[in-house]
Amino acid sequence: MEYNFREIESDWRKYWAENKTFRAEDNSDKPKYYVLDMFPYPSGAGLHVGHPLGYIASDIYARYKRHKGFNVLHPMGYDSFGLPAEQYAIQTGQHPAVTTEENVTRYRQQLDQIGFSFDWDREVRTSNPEYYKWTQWIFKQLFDCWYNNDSDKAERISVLEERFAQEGNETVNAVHDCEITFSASEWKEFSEKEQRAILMNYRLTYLADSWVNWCPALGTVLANDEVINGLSERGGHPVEQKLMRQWSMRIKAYAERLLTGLEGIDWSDSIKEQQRNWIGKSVGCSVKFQVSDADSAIEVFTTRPDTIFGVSFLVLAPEHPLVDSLTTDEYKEEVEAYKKAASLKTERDRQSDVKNITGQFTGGYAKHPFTGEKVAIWIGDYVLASYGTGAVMAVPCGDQRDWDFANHFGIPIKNIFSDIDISQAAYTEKEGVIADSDFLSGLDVKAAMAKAIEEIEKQGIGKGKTNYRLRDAVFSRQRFWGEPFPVYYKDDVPYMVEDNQLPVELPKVDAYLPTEDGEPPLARAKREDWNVFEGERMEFNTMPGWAGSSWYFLRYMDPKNDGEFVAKEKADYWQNVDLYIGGSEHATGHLLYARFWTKFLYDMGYISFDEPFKKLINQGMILGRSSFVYRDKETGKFVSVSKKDDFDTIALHVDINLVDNDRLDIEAFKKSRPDYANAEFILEEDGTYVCGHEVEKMSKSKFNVQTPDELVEKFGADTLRMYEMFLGPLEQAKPWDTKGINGVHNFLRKLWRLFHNGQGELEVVDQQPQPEALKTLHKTIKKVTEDLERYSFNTPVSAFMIAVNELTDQKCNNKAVLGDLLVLLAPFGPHIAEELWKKLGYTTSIAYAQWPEFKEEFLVENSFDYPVSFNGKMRFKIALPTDMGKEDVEKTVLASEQAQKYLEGNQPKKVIVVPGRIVNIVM
RNA sequence: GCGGGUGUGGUGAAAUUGGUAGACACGCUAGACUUAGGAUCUAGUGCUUCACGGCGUGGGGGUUCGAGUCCCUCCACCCGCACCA
Repeated sequence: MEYNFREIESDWRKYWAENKTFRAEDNSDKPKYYVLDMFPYPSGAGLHVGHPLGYIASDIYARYKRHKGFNVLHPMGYDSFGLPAEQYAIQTGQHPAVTTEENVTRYRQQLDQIGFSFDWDREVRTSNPEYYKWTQWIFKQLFDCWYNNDSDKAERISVLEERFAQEGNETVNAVHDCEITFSASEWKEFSEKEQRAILMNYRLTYLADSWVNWCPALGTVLANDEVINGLSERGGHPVEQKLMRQWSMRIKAYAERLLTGLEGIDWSDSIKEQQRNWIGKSVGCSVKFQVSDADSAIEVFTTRPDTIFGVSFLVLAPEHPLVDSLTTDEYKEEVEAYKKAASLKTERDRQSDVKNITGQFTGGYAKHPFTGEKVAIWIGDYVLASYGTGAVMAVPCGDQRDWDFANHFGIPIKNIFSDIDISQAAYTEKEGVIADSDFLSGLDVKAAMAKAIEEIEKQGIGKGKTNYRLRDAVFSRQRFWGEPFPVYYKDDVPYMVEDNQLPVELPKVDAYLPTEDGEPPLARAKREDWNVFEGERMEFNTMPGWAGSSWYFLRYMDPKNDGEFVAKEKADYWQNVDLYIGGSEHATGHLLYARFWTKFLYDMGYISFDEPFKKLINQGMILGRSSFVYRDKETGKFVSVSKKDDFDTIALHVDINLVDNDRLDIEAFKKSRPDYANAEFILEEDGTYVCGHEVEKMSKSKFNVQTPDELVEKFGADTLRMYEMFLGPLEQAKPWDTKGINGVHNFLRKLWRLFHNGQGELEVVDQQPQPEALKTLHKTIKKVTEDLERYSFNTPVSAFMIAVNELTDQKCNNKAVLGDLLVLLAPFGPHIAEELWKKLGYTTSIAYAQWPEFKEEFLVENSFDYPVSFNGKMRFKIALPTDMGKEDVEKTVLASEQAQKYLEGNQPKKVIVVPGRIVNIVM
C-alpha cells in the first residue's frame, strides 16, 4: 500500500475530533503546561503559508509536552473585532458579525486541515457578548481603582475616597492628573459631581480631554503604538493631534513595574529592548526657575543637574501655558507667529524637520536659582509639551541640541567642564570634572549630580524625579465593531452600568458610519436598540482592538464561566502562559497592554501571577517570492528574463501558480486573462519562458500568495508541517519557496516504505533490536529532545531524515525501534505517526505515548575510531564513556597500540584531551 | 546618533562547553530502472589544481596545540527607537 496521505490525514483528524484527544483537563495530577499562539484576526483573505508557521511550532511543542507527561493547555480563538470587517460593512451594509462569522468558518477549515492539536472546546471570540461581557467587567474594575505609590499597587477607589474624607489629597501618594489640592473638609464640601470629577484624575481608566492622534481618514483616534512615523499603522493615513474627550488607560502607573518585570521573563532581547525604549525611563530632577518680573516659576526636568551652572537660557514648548504671560509686548507678534507655525506642523513634519533649528525669544527672563543671573526664556518646537514639564534648561556646553540652538541664535556658551574643548561641539559624555560651578567645582559628574540634587532639594526649588516616556493609552475608538463601554451619562457625568446588567451589547444601527454631527456610529442607535440603556445616553465610543486581546489568555482557562472572567482555582492551576508564539509587531502594543492588565488583575487578587507570558518566541515573517514577466513596451511581446535587457520592458507580476521553478506555464498564462490569449513570447534557447523573481511581502496584489490549502492537497499536512519547520530557524524572516518541499515529502514516503515490504505489506519484526539500529535511534532521541528543549524546530527534521536513511540502509524493521521513532516524529507529522503506530498494533492514540528515554550506553563503544597524523600531532577520535576522567582517557590513549607506534618510545610534549571526543598528542 | 540582530557553497541551512566546517535538503552532473510517480536506485557536487597539494565561515588583527564559535577593530545588510531634555 502506498503512502496515501489524503485518506490517512482526514481519517485521523476525524478520530481526534470525535475522541477529543486534545482536551485539556482542569484538574490533573500531571504538571501543567500552557502553550499559546497569538490568536488571529479572521480576515477575508484567509490564511497564507506564513500564518501557520508559528502555530505549527507551538503545536509541535504542545504535542511534545504531552508525550513528556504534561497536562497541556493549547487553545485557539479569534480576535474578531476589527477594522476590515467594519470597512466592509460600511461599503456593503452587511453586519460585521456576519462577515466575521464567514471568515471564522473559513479560518477554521484551513486550520483544521493542518492537524493542530487545539482544544477547540475552549475557543474564544472577542466579539462574542459572552466574552466581551468580561472585557467590560475588567474595564469597570480599572475604573474603580487608583494607583497607590506607597503600596506600589492598584487599590479600590473607595479607599481613596475615605482618605480624602480624612486627610484631603495632599498626603496621598498616587499616580494622578489632579491639579488642585484640597483638605478633608473641602472634600466634604464638594458636590457629588465635583467629587467624581476629581476622582476621575485618579482612576486607572479615565475620561478626560487629551491630545490624541486623530486619523481623519479612518475617522477615529489611535493609540501611540498604532501610529508609525506620523501615519496610521493600518492604511498609512496621516494622523493629526487633536484635543478630544476620550477614555484613557493610566498605564503610566505601571511604568516602573512593566520595566522591572522584563528581567524575570524569557523574551528576546530585541522585544525587551523595544519595551524599555517605549517606557523610556530617565532619572534626573526637577528645578524651578523664578521668572524675573512675575510671581510665576518655570519648572524644568533635567537628567543633568550637575550642569546647572552651565545654563544660559531656558526653552519652553510653544504650547507651554506660561508662554503668553512671559512674552513682552516687544516680542508678542513674533511669538504668536512662531506658535501658529508650530501648531500647523504635523507630528510627521516636526520629525522630518529635525535639522532645521527654529526658536523665538520671548523677551522674558528667569533668575538662575544659584547665581541669580538673568536667564533668557525662549520657545522652540524641539521641546515637546508632552514630555517632562514641557520646558528645559539649556546647557549648550553639555547638550548638542542646546549647543546648536545657542550657536544658531548667537547665545553665549559657558563651559563648565575642565580641560574640554567645546568650540566645535557639545561635550555629552557623562564623565569628567565639573569646573566653574560654585559648590560643584572639582567634583566628577557622578558626585556633582548627587550634590546638585541634594542642594536643589535643600533650597526647596526642586527634587529628584524619574520621568517616563510612556504615555497613557487612549482607549476610545469612534468605531462600530468593537466592545461597547459599560458606561452611561447622567448630567454629562459618566457612570458604570451595574455588573448584573452586563454585557452592554452592540446595538442595532442603520449604518456603520459616523453620524452627520460627527458622532460615532453607535450614536445612530435608538433608545430601544440598546439592551441596556441608563441615564440620558449611553457611551458612543467603542473599545480599541487591544482590549479583548489583553486578557484572552485567561479566558481559555475557563471559557464558559458565566459568573467570573476566570475562576480563581482554574487560574491558580494553569498560571501564566509557559510558551507564547507570535509576531514581533506587537512589541509595544498587545504585549505591553497584556502585561499591564495582568499586573492590575494580580494587584486585585484575581490571579496569582503578574506576568502573562513566561517565554516568548517571535516567529519570523514568511515573505512571498513574486514572479515577473517582462513585456516589451513597443511590441507587447513577453520577453524571457535573460533577454529582457535587450528590450525596453516593463515588469509585471505574474501569478505564482502559473510558474514552476521560474518556468512559466505558457498555456495557462494565455488562459489566465482574455487579453493574454494571443500573447507572443521571446523565449530562452531551450524554448521555455523564464520569469524573474523578487522577495516581497505576501499579498494578493502581488500574486505571490501561497495558501496552505493547495500544498495540503498536493503533499499532505504532515509534509507541509515539516517543510515549514525545515525552511530554517523559526525566528528568522524568510522567503517562501516551495522548491524543497519534495525533499520532505520524499522523506515521508521513505519512512512509509521502512515499515512495508516491496509488496506494500506491513513488515515489522518484534525481537531484540540490532545494536546499530539502537545507535541510530538513541542518537535521534538525544538530538530531537535537546533541540526541542531549546526551541529549535528545524534541526529535528534533518535528524529524522538521517535516521530514516540509516535505518533504511540497515534494513531495520524492528518494531521497538520503529515505534520509538514514531513517537519522536509524532509532534511533527502527527497523521502519519498515528497511522503507522496503529499498524504496529497499538490501539490508543500515539498522542500520549511516552517520549522515549535517551540511553547513552547505546552510543558508546570502547574503541578508538581512528588515529590520524595531523601537522606533527597525533589525533585520535575516540568514543569513551563520558564518566571516564581526563587522566584515565589520557592513560588509555597513550597505552594504546596506535599511540605507541606513533610515539616510538618518545615522551609526548603535550596531550590534549577532550573527554568523549578527541585526543591530540603533540610531539 | 542610540539600541538589538545577522553575515558560512549555486540555494535553504547544520555545527554541545572552542575540537575532522558545509550535516540534512534543494538544485545541478553522469548513469541505472520503471508498473511515468512531483517516483526509485548508484556515483559526483565549497573553491583551486591533471595530480600531490593549497585556500576557504564579511575584511584585518589577537588569544589557543586547535577559532564559524572567544577578544579587539573595521565593513555590509536587516530591525527597533530617535529633538525624550
